[in-house]
Formats: sequence, structure tokens, C-alpha cells
Amino acid sequence: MEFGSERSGHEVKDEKRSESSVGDEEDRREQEIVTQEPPLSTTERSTVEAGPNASSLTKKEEAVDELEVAKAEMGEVMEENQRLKTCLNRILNDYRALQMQFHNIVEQETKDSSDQKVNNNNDQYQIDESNLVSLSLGRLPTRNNNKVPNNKPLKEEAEKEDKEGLSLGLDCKFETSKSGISTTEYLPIHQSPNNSVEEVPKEEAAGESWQPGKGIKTARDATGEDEVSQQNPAKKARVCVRARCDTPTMNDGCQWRKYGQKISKGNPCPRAYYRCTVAPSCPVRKQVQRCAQDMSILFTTYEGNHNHPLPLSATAMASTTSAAASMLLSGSSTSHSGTRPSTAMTTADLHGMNFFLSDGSKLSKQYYLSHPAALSSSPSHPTITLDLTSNNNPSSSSSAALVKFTSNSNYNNTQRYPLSTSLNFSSSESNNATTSWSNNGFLSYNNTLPYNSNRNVTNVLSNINLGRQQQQPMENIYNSYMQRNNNVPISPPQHSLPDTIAAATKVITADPNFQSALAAALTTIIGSGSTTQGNHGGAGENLSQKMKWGELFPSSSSALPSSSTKVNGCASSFLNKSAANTQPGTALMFLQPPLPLSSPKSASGSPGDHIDKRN
DNA sequence: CGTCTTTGACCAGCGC
DNA sequence: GCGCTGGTCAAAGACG
Repeated sequence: MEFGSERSGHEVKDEKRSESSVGDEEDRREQEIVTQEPPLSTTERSTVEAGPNASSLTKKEEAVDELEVAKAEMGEVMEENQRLKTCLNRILNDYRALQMQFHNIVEQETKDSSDQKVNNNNDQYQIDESNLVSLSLGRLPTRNNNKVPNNKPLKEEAEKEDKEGLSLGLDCKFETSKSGISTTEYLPIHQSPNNSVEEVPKEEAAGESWQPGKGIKTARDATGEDEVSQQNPAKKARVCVRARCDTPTMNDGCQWRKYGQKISKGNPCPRAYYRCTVAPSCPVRKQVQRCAQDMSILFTTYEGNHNHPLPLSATAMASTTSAAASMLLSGSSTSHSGTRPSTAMTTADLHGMNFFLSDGSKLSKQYYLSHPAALSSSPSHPTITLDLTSNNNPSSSSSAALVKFTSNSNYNNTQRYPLSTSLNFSSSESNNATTSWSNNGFLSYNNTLPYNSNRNVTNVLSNINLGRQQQQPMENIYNSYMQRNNNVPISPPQHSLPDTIAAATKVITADPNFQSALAAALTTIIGSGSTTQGNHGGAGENLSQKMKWGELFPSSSSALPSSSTKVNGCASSFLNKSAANTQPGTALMFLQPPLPLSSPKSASGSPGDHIDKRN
């Protein structure tokens, strides 16, 4: 993939200019070197002239030879230098291209939101209500529609977004089934009663913001979400991320300070408590705990919403957790109607994409966790779990990425929300499409062929690797679908994997027509056979350049500098740094708060969600 | 010296 | 009411 092909004329121009300037500089240096040579030669000559005999002539010849050798060596060094400079220029230009594409994606998401709104108007009510799960990635549709006319130039809109704070909001709508009662048990391993993550609290509404009983109260905009929180201060939505990680914590781009540690019941591994330190008053907390049975699995539970701009690197996880929490809370909102029976579960089996939304009852306890006792949460906290491990899920043997929404609660007539929800993006190891937080710190998608590999867009997609994997099936599927059905120009995937997941989820859930496309895509992916498991290449956690540059510059990729920061988490931070480098102005992003279904107005209000970064 | 981690103590919620 | 457990605080120590 050459980003150059995607670059605008302006950028190409810049590249040419920079290359030419590099060449000029090289020429200048060469001339300087040449001009430095005469004094040497003069010295030599003077010695030679001092003794005009045969030995002097020989010396002169030797000196000339030495000069020539030196020149040759100098030339080699300069060639090498030039190669390196060219390489660097390409990297920089690629980076610029990536930035442009990021803007395009933001724009794309804006359009998607608009399109989805239109589609919702047309189709939403034709969809079986029981299967209606809508996750929209990006800015809130209403706001988008109002503020960003579609006929505006992309760049202008992108700039506008930057000025507005570059919000990557996640709008999550989630309607649980009225009728569908699923008995599906996605249970690879025995479910222990101690599995508190999925443990079913039995309470009412949930506030997503962290509001400790006696603790920090953050001044936030009066949004619908906040209203919910205030109405139910004790109920905090939690998002648990289950991922494989060798480091003490996942690096999600945010800054955390450890404020406590506890040995929790049922797990010998201590649970660590962190709070966000990006802003002093940020209410966000996270808990980190290793799985007792599999120490490589890390449970990271986020609570609350950030009330400050987030580093770009932090938006990935924040978006995902925000979406998840929104879904959880939105699910609760739908139950306000009271039309739902005490046990409700939504299951949508989309050709291997198993959407599993359950609500209520002990029947629908979450079974997917392999090691249920590993983490527990208070019953007062509705929890949604994102399973980002890429392993052993027997039930994911459909060989497609499995997305599971499971909401559990002791649902009774007063139950207002699903208390525990899991999003399982894992797949079996044999799967071609795999999402994982790999051990080397790369959040990776494993897959093989893109669904629409014959498309130009895919050419770009195929060259962008998160975690230096091959491609992102969900992304490709999503793009393919969007392009085919909506005639929407597809931007290369510059957003983070969680965003990708959310985007894919959005599409899948928003439009039933996507099923057919998905089926085809999965067939293609499955059929392609080979799985490109990640290059566990170590130090690259902070290098967005590693996205595919290993291919572009195989010889130099290993030389890319690793971060000097203290970050040692399993990270998504590689998503961050490059973007934050050259455009400091965009380094901070304000996450749009998740939008519960019941309170659309919250969209414009409080900032988004969860993040984590170091230990 | 400032920041961060560790760790014991304290508090609140929940179940019995 | 009591005990258990999760969650938080804050002093002390470690570290750069």
C-alpha cells in the first residue's frame, strides 16, 4: 500500500519538495566534502614536491589512491544517508497521509451517523424489535445532522471538528427484546457462582458516571447521562475488558494512579485500584486484576466518564468502553417501558456473529467467561464485559468473530436495566478473524483476506495494520458494506480497534441487510484459510508507524525507536503517539459521552469515557 | 523534593 | 447486630 496513492495533490507536492530539498542538501554536503579535499591534497603534494624522486611519486600515487578510496567510502556513506533520509521522508509523508485519512474517517463517521439516522427512519421499525441493537460510532447523529452538513468539504468539516474538540463520541442505542427469551448459553467453561463480573445485581437504573458514595463529585455538564447518574448515584455502569496481557496493566493511553490494592475473595491475585490522573477531578476509576486460572488474562474494569479531554491514544479504549457502557445503560433505558417481561434476551445470530443480548434472570447469567471467579463486582454495578482475548471459546467455533452481548440481571418488575453485559470479540484460535490484545502489547486483529479485496479501498485497508497484523476483517466488512449499500466513500481505517469493533457492531446491528454481506465476508475470511498471527515484535507499543511500515521498510522497521515513556502496559498506545506528535493541537480529544437510548440529549454534554494507561 | 506505590486502616453495603 | 467483603484513604516508603 502506498499511502502516496491516497494522498492529495498537496501532499504529493510536499513530498516532492522535501525530497528535492534532501537532494539539494546532499549535493551541498558533497561539494563541501570535495572542497575539503584539496587542502589534504595540497599537503600531500607539498610533501611530494619537497622530494622529487621516485619514492615521492609513489607516495603521491598512494595518497591519490587513498583519496579515491576515501571518496568512495564517503559516497557510500552519503548514499546510505540519502537512503535513510528518503526513508524518513516516506515515513513522514505516510504519517501525514494517515492523519488525513483519520480526518476522513471522522468525516465518514459523521456521514454514517447521518445515513444511519435516515436508514433508521426507513428501516428501523421494520426490524424485528427483538433484534434491534444499535451502536453508532462517532459523533451523535442529531448533533451531526445539525452541525455538519453533508455537502461540506471533508477537510473543512474535519477542521471544524478539530475546533470543536475532535469528539469521538459513541452513540449507543440498545433495545432489548420484548419477546425473545433465549436459553442460549455461551459457556465454554463452568460458571462459578463467584463470577461476579457477570454476577447479576438486582437493581434499578444505572448511572454511568463514577460517583463514589463519599467521594469525588465532579462538576459536569447537565446531560441526560448525568441525570441518570444523579438519579441513581449508587449504580455505576462498569465496563470490564478481558484481555491477554503480560504487563501489569493494559496501556490504554490514559494516565492512572494506583490508590489501592486488595485481595479479593476467590482470586489470589490482588485487585489493584487506579484512578485517572489526567485531570485532578476526573472521576474515572479502573480496577485491574489477573485471572486466577490464567495469569495471562487481565481484567480491567472501568467506571465513570472522563471529564476532561483525552489524549488521542486514550480514545480508543475510551470509545469502546463508552460504547459498551452506553449499551448497557441504554438497555436499561428500554426497560423503562415496562413492556418487557421479566426475562428478556435478545439473540441475533448473524452467520456466526452471535449477538447475544440477554436481560434478566439468573437464567441468563454470563457464561462466556472462562474463569468466572477471577473478578467480582458489586451487585450495584451493572457490568459489561469486553472479551478481547483471542482464545478458546468453544462457542465461537463458528469461525467468525463472535460478538456477544449478554445482559444479566435478577430482572424483576422493578429491574430497569441489564446489569451485566458482555461483548465477546474473541474467536477461537483457529479463527481467521481474531481480535486480541496480544501479549506484546498490540491490540491486534488477525485475519486474512478482506471481504472486498478487489476494491481500491481495500488496497488501502490491507496496508494498515494494527498490531502489525494483516487486515481488519470487521473494518473491511464494514467498509465493504457501507460502500456497497450506501455509496459512501470509504476511508481507510485509522481509528482504533475498539472503534473498529464499535463501527462493525454498529453496522451489524443497525441494518439487517448487513447480514448477507457479513455472511459473504465471513465465508471469504474462512475460506481464505491462513491466519496471520501477529509478529510479536516487542517494542512497538508506541509506534503507530509500525502499522504496516514493517512491510514498507522491512530493513528499518526494527530500528524504529521505542517509547521512552514509562508506559509498560499492554497497550493501545501505539495508536497514539504518532498522531500526537505532529499535531499537538489534535492530540487531545474530547470524547463524546455515550448516549443512552433514553436520553439523547446527553449526547452534547459530558465528555466520554474510560481509559487506562500505565500501572 | 516531588511523584508514585505500597499497605494497613477505615468505612459502607450487604447477607445472615 | 454482626461479620464479610469491596472500596477508599492516607501515611510511609521508594524512586527518579
